[in-house]
Amino acid sequence: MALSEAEFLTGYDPGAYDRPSVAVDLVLMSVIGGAPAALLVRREEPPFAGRWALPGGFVRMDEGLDEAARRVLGDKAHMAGAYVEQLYTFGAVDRDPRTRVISVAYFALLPADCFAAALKADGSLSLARIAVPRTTGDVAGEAWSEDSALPLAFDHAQVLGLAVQRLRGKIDWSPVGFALLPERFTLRALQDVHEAILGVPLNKPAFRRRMLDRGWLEPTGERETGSSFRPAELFRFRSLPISG
Amino acid sequence: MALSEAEFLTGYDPGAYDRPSVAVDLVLMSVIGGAPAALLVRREEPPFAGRWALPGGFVRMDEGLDEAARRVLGDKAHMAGAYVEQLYTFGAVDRDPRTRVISVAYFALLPADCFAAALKADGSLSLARIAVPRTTGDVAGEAWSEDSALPLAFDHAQVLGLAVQRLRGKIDWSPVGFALLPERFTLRALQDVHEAILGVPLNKPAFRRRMLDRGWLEPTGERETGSSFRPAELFRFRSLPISG
DNA sequence: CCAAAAGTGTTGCTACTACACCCATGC
DNA sequence: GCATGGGTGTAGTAGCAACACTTTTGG
Repeated sequence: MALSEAEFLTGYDPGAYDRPSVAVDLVLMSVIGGAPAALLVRREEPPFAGRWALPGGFVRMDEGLDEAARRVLGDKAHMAGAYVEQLYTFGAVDRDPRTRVISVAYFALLPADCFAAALKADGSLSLARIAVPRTTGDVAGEAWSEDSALPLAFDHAQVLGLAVQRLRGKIDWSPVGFALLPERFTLRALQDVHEAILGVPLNKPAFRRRMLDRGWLEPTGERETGSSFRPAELFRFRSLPISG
Repeated sequence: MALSEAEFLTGYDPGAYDRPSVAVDLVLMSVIGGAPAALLVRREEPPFAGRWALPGGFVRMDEGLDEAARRVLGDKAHMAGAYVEQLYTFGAVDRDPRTRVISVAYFALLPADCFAAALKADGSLSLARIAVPRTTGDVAGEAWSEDSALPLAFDHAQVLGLAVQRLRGKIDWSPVGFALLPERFTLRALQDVHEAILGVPLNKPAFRRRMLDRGWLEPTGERETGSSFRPAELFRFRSLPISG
């Protein structure tokens, strides 16, 4: 006979039962070379030794979930300022063969250049290109390094897939895309980011105007340098014009 | 010095540390009398004795999160078929004064008539009208019974607010709204549901055509009965015409 | 001048809104 | 007939996609 919810909430003694471990896992995303990419860690020990996993850590008793995610993020260099958002909580019974671990997944968006320092400092890190089929039903993602698929640990393929899906759903109407670019950027660079996330080519003039009409962009007077053709204007993300 | 994520994932012994309790809390939503409503439980014991809380329960070691949510839902009568979706995970350190409890919030959508049986069977249940300001920044919700505000326990005001926000964001493009109606319904009833969730009046002809053009509705030949004016046609939700 | 990419003007489509109007039913 | 709400026809508008076009740079 199931207990009523009132009994559960008021009469339950949590100390008397086994409790699961709770972890945070981070999808550190960027767009590199025209494709969405995420940072992965090579696991050296079982379970899933030799496979690749999302960076993560267990939640301590004295920190909140967001705090834990920020802490794990802070372990990497140059990533403290990233955009971070809770993604989903994965809690299948057997997702970790050792013990019951419930994982709260977060994703963080970073400009491409933020990964260089972290990769140099730690050889167990890898930058993986994420491939996610455009079919809406499937949520599984795949990770690729150069030409070879990286085998993923735990249910992290699902987490990767969901991160890309969430981003696809938000990038059209929310300014999250700017978190993937440096402070100043060209409209071409912004379009490349959108195309990489959405996985489809976009019409250049339409994209330009859509972005400019939104009022999110502030033209700096400056122009791109180093090109052998007409230099593009650099824009800046104007935080919130009306601020909701 | 912070441990690297590799150390955390591979070298951490979860048995050696304290673990938080993990619960699921359910926002059982419907639209009653032209306003969004949710089912609340009156707490009889501290903490928050006398205040109202979302029905919930601790996650057992041998069940997944979705499974736990379904189990808590199943404690109520006539609610097994509801649409259920994970909402957000709340993990502030002091959200429960007794001990560290991380709560995975779910929301479930039910037709209005599903609440009647549950309310009759259990006197500690109450149906609360949810009020959420339309300002986008704020996420706090309020619960009202008739004319009096119900004081909520824990961070459940925030959970209620987020549930309505999530529904507002989805109802325009996803067929979730049909889960709030019985199997057959009139277009007027569907519009009432949308207006209640969004909190704004909608144009009738525009709404009609928008819904019919989507291809989600299947006309049953039948008509509403009991009205003293022209009876409206009853429609049925056509599951997935193309199925993505 | 040429190549290449930045940036603009114009057209047309689609989705949606607003308003006006007709239709069916019970009293 | 008349009140009431169901249902339809007809503009008008905003956002966006497609295409052709001009502009600006380095070589």
